[in-house]
Amino acid sequence: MNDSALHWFRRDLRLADNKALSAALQESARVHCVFVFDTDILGKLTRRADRRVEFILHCVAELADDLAGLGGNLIVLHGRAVEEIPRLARRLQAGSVYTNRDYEPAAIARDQEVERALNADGMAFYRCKDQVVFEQDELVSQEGRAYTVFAAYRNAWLKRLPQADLEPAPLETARGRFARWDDGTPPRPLPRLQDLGFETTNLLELGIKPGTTGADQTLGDFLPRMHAYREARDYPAVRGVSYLSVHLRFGTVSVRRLVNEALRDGSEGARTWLAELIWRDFYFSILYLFPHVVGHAFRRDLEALPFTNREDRFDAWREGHTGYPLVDAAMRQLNRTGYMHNRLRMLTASFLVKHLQVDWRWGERYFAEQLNDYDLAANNGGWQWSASTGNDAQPWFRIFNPVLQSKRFDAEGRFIRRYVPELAGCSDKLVHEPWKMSPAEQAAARVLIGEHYPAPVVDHAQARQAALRMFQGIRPAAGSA
DNA sequence: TGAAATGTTGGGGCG
DNA sequence: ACGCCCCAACATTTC
Repeated sequence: MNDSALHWFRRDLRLADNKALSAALQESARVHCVFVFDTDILGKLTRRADRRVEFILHCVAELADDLAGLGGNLIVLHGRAVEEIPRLARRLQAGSVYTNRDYEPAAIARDQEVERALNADGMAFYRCKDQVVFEQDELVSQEGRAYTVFAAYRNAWLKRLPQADLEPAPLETARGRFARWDDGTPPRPLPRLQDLGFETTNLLELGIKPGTTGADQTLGDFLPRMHAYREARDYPAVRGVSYLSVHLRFGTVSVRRLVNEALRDGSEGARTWLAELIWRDFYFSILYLFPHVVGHAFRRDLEALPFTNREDRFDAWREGHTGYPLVDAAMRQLNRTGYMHNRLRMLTASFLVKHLQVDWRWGERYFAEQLNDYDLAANNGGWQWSASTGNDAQPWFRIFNPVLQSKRFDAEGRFIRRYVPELAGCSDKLVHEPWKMSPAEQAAARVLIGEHYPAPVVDHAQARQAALRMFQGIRPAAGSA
């Protein structure tokens, strides 16, 4: 048993059911804990007011409190993780460093660099499976190949589930197991947002509760609704989904706990929700096994689509001024809150790529900037699914009709009215297509189309035809999927 | 985890 | 009574 180890928190901001932390506690007499505000990551963020940095800071503060309660402390650093981690490990004379595995190409490269530095100094670096139930090499087809079709992957995942380790990783709670770092200098307070170069956001006003307490509360709210998930999940005006994505993203709840809750519930709703967790594993595996999806179409034959990439259309989409009410409501929800309902992610993505003929990477990047729950694997997978460039994507000729989707999933226009208040006075029928209002109806609804709310940036029927031509153009021989 | 175009059927109005 | 047409309603195919 090593004398002391270092656990490096990244996207696993909890003590409970944390595989790498648990391993460190089992194999070392004393465990130090560190979180690094990594300037290699923060430096890429484009906005100074970023809800995610604030979310993380709250989580880190809570982690520090929780560790203090167990007699330890959380070392919080601000710098390049590839330098800070080996330097800290040397100073602590840690025998080994533990962390939970990350599947993104940049993170893999970072971890390899850290590993080289640690090994050079005779320290071990352990990466544990924690984020997912099954990793990329655990589920393979009969021929030993990776699954690229979700239905087959899900079947294999479910078949293998009984052998999955879903036991909560034990947390060694005895006082004294967590080490306190005393380097002789006064203890440093946690950095403030300003120290990190960021500004306060509306995160807390929005009712988003960070930390494991926030995760517990969000999960507790969802459990009684889980059985209704299948029926309720498609309606953005309804509280039908779990809202746990941001907590899964930052690891304030473990995926194992969520799987256990779904299995315990056992309802049809729970099974549908479990499938969403399986999608998550699936996209982590796809990203790991096919890293070219970062920046490139999974389907290489659809790499060179002739997008028109008109800036004015992209701006209209980003700002929620396309003239299609549900699309605009969704984009304004994203801009204001950092959240977007999944059905609306599909709708807005389809609209950008197919109606507006803007490169899916532009939309992917915008979502990456805005989403509180942004995750490279899931976001890339979702965009490539919508753009029809992905593995097991929707067929290229499948094009959402933004008006029909609106009538179907927001029939009374409740969601639209919440985020596009200028349409509040429209009838339930015409709120989905306000450009069809007569001048008298516009006056009665107190909204003039083209003045208070834009006319459609593109005509649906024409845009649909243009999209079909765009896809047909680069694969004339095939003609169909 | 669509939608539109096209095809088919059957009831009812009507000469 | 009968045939014809219209057109919902539903089914199939096409993108």
